[in-house]
Amino acid sequence: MNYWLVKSEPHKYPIQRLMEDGNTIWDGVRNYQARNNLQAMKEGDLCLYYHSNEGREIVGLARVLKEAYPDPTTTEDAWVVVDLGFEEIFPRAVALGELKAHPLLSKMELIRQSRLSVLPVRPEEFDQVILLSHP
DNA sequence: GCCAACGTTGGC
DNA sequence: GCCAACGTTGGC
Repeated sequence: MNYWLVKSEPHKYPIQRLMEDGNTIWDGVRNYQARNNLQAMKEGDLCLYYHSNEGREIVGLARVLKEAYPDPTTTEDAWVVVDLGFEEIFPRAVALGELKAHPLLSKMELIRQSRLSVLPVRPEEFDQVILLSHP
């Protein structure tokens, strides 16, 4: 099992919408590194769901339903999408500032590579975020 | 709204 | 292949 973090701007596609929809196609990724991360996702992998810009916090969890396939929103064959399913909205969101202040979580790729929209998460980081989000 | 970080583009 | 110019992302 691998762990990931996906970013979305809440005004564009908040986790509340994913909950309503049940699942969604994760399209629009136009960065090669993020694309490579999408391609490495396996069915069943878990994705922390981060609200960027407004919010700046990890708000919940999604699961990979379908592994990478060509992005139907473009004719360029470089880009792929995955399908994500809703898992949960955390009882307590974990703020970016909290991650930065945490000895373990301050090393997360989210902080090291702040501009990437699809990022790997280490198992121990994932476990710690789950702990913090379920007081 | 500003700016740092970083990716992309195109001239040479 | 180098690098300046420019665009985008996202934190603050």
